[in-house]
Amino acid sequence: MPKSYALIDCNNFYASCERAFRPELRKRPVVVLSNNDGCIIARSNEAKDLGVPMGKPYFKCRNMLERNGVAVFSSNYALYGDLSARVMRVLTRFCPEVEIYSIDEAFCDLTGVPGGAEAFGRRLRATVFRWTGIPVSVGIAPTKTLAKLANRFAKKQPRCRGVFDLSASPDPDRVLKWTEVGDVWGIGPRHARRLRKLGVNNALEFRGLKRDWVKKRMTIAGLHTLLELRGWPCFDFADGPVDKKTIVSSRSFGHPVTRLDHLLEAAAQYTTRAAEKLRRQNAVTSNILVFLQTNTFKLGEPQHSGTRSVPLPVATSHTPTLIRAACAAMESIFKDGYSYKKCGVMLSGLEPEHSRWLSLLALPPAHRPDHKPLMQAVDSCNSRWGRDTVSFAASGTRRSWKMKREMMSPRYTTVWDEILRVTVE
DNA sequence: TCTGGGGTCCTAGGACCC
DNA sequence: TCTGGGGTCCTAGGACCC
Repeated sequence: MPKSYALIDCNNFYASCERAFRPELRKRPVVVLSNNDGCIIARSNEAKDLGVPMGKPYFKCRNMLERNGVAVFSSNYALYGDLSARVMRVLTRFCPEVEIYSIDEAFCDLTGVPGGAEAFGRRLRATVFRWTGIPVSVGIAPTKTLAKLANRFAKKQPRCRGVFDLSASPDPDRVLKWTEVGDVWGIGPRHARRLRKLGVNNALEFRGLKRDWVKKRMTIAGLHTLLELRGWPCFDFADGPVDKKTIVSSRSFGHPVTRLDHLLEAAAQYTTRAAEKLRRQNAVTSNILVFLQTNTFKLGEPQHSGTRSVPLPVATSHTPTLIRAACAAMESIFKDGYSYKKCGVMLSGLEPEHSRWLSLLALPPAHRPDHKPLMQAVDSCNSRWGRDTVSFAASGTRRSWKMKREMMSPRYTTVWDEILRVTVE
């Protein structure tokens, strides 16, 4: 029996999260900004209709947004992460198998659900909205790529009312023809441009290309996309979260940073964050890389960027050890006299904690201090009483370099002091 | 004044080994 | 004068995703 995949995708997710607790914004255009209030990364439909482009720097369209009465928010990941978890809980409650694909998307296996996939999808959509306040779209098809495509159709075609089952469609080719080639999952802007030059403008035309031709020009990844469009599944269902292979923590600064001591604080802070993520997946790292760069948009200013990768003699998740390595690396790439915009750390060579390689040169495990109880204590304090309840002195206390978030909404669902107040008169 | 952050996979080419 | 061949590992860069 052919599989039936559903892609459930939250509509304009961050904008919808901001609306969930502010019903008066329901008809107003809403946009959400990236970290540091830099670019526009989410738009409600009304904002899209105004022509507000995705990824546009905020300072370039600020006036236009004000003129049109657009509600603007800094990103509030505490809120989005929590609402995402609520949506995913509804899905896992009703679907036999769920693969969480991103903060706002999940694939569900609807093969053989009672009453048919489309009716099931409609009930799911209504329930998610009733229980979380987040509107979703549902696309159903025999492969993931086609489910993505069906989802897009469901979202854009009002007559679908949020749900579209491609496998039940009388004319699926028409839907493929309607889908521009660059909107196919797996075909990015680069390949789309090349394809259009060759007269391949939509998913139907792409599907008709020869396998060898596609493989030669778009590698095995392009071939998978082609086959999926023909209804042959190439992307399997992932069961359970997959461990990360690299962990990155980086940020742009709220203001240009010129001093080494501030960069060292930032490096220590990002290392702390990365190490927390590392321990959360019960892993250790054997390599830490530190980078910093000036503002590349400022063409007139002197530019410098540096990276330094530090192999660790023994793989670890001990924050102080990692901070020491990161700060030494930062000192070695810092050059005086520049205005820095951003820095970050990347952990790579990740291994499960219990099967790590040991170094011949390091102390044998029995003679090494056991850092684990300390890090566990730090993690549990921070998880119980909030991030940075216990922090490392190396990351500073004033943090003058930290990012800008001037229009952040309350963290309604994760901080008691910021819970929604309702007054009944 | 102000331009995000965090990932994955694939391939080509060089280093190195026998 | 003649200058192999095959394999593995690593890295950088490109392309894609959200």
